[in-house]
Amino acid sequence: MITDATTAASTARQTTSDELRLTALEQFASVGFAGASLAHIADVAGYSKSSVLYHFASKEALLEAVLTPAIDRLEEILERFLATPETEASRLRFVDDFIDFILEFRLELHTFINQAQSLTGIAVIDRAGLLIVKLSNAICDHNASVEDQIRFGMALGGAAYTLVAGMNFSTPVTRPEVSPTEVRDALRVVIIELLAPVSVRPQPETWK
Amino acid sequence: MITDATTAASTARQTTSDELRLTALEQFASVGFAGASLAHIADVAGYSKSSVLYHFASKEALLEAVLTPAIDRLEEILERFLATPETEASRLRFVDDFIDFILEFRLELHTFINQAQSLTGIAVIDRAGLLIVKLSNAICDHNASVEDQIRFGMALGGAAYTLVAGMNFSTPVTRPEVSPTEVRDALRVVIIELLAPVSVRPQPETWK
DNA sequence: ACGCTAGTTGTCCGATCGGTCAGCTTCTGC
DNA sequence: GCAGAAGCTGACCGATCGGACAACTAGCGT
Repeated sequence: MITDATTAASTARQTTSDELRLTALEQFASVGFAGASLAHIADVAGYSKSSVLYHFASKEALLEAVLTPAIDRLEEILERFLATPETEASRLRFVDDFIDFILEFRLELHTFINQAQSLTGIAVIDRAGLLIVKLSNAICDHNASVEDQIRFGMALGGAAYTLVAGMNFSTPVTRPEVSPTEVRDALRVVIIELLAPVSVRPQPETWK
Repeated sequence: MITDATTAASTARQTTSDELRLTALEQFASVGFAGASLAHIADVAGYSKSSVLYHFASKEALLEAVLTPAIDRLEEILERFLATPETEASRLRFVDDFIDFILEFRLELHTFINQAQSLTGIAVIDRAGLLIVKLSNAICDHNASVEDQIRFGMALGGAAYTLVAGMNFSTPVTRPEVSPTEVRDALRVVIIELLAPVSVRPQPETWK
C-alpha cells in the first residue's frame, strides 16, 4: 500500500498526531478530562500510552492541542464581528458564523463548556474563558440586562448540550435519519430567536 | 450549643449523610464524577474517606443518593403535567414547575446533563435518561419536529449551563449583586419563549 | 457494670493514574 | 555502510484511586 505524504492535499492527511487528537477529543467530550486516561485514549486509537506522550508532552498539552483550533476559530469570528460597525446585517452574519463554528467544533465546545470551571490554570482554557466573556459583552453589552446574558448563555450551553448529548437519546427509537441541514436550519431559527436584539425581538402577547 | 434532633422541623437538620451528600454534589458538578475522589470529598466535608464509605456503600451509591431527590421531583412534575389535559394554562404551569425544578436542583441537573452519557448503567442515571425522553415527548411529541426537539434541548442544557457555569465568569468584574428573582424572571421569559407551542409562537419578520 | 449498636478512623490492598526512560525498528542523507 | 533522527513500545516509578477491614469511641437499654 502506497500512501504518499506529498499528495496529501486530496484527502485529509491522517497523521498519528491527528488520530490521537481526534480520539482524545472524543474521550474528553464523553467522559471528561479527568475521566479520560491516556492509556484508554491510546488503546482506542490503536497506539500505546508511550506513543501519546511522545507526540504530546503531557496530558494537559494534549488537551491544549485538541482545543486550540476551535479557540482560534472562535477568536477569528469575534474579531470579524468587532471589526465592522454593528448593524442587523452584521449581527446576522455573526450568528451564521457562530452556528458554523458550533456545528464544526461541537465536541470541542462541549468539552470546554462543561469543564472550564475545573480546568482553570491551563492556558487554552483561560484563553477560551476570556474569549467567551468578550463574546458575551460584544453581543449584549450595550444594555447589559440579565436577560440578555441568560439568552447568550442559553444559546451557548444549550447548543453544546443539544448537539452532543441531547440528540443522542432524545429519540432513541424513532430515528428517521434526521438530515444535518434540517438540524442546522432549526438551530439557526432558535439561536436567532435567542440572540436577536431587543429592537426586533417579538413579544408574545399570549403566554405571558 | 443545643441542637435538638426532635425539633428538626424548624431549620433543616444537618446530618452527616446530608453534609456528605451536599459536598459530593458540589464536587460532582464541578470536577465530574470521575474527577471527584472520595478522599477529596471527605476532606472538604471534614470527614475521612472511611466515613463516606460507611454512609454510602460505594461511589456509585453516593451518586445515586445525590441525584435521586432531583429525579423524584422531576418525575412528579412530569406526572402532574400528563395527568391533566393539555391546555395553554397547564403547559404554562408546567413551565413554572420546570423552572422551580431547575433553580432548586441546578447542580443535580448540571451533573446529570453533562455526564449522563458516560455513566450509563448506573440505575439513577438510566432512570433520569428515560425521564428526559418522556419529558421531551410530552412537550413536543404531537408534531415531533426537529426544531421542537432542539428547543427542548436548548432549554434543558442551556439552563443547566447558564445557572452553574455560565453566570460564574460571564461577568467577572461587573458584579452588582444580581438578585435571584431577577434571574428567575429572565429565565422564565426565555424558557417560555423556547417552549411555547407553535400556535402561540411569534414569528419575527425582520431577522429571518 | 454490661453488651450492643452506630459512627468514625487508620491501615492496608490491588488496580490504575500520569510520566520517565532505555531500547527497538525504520527510514534518510552522506 | 552507517550515523542519526523519527516513531513507537514495554518496563518501570511514585502517587492516587475505590474499597475492605479491624479497632476505637460514645451512647443506650438492661
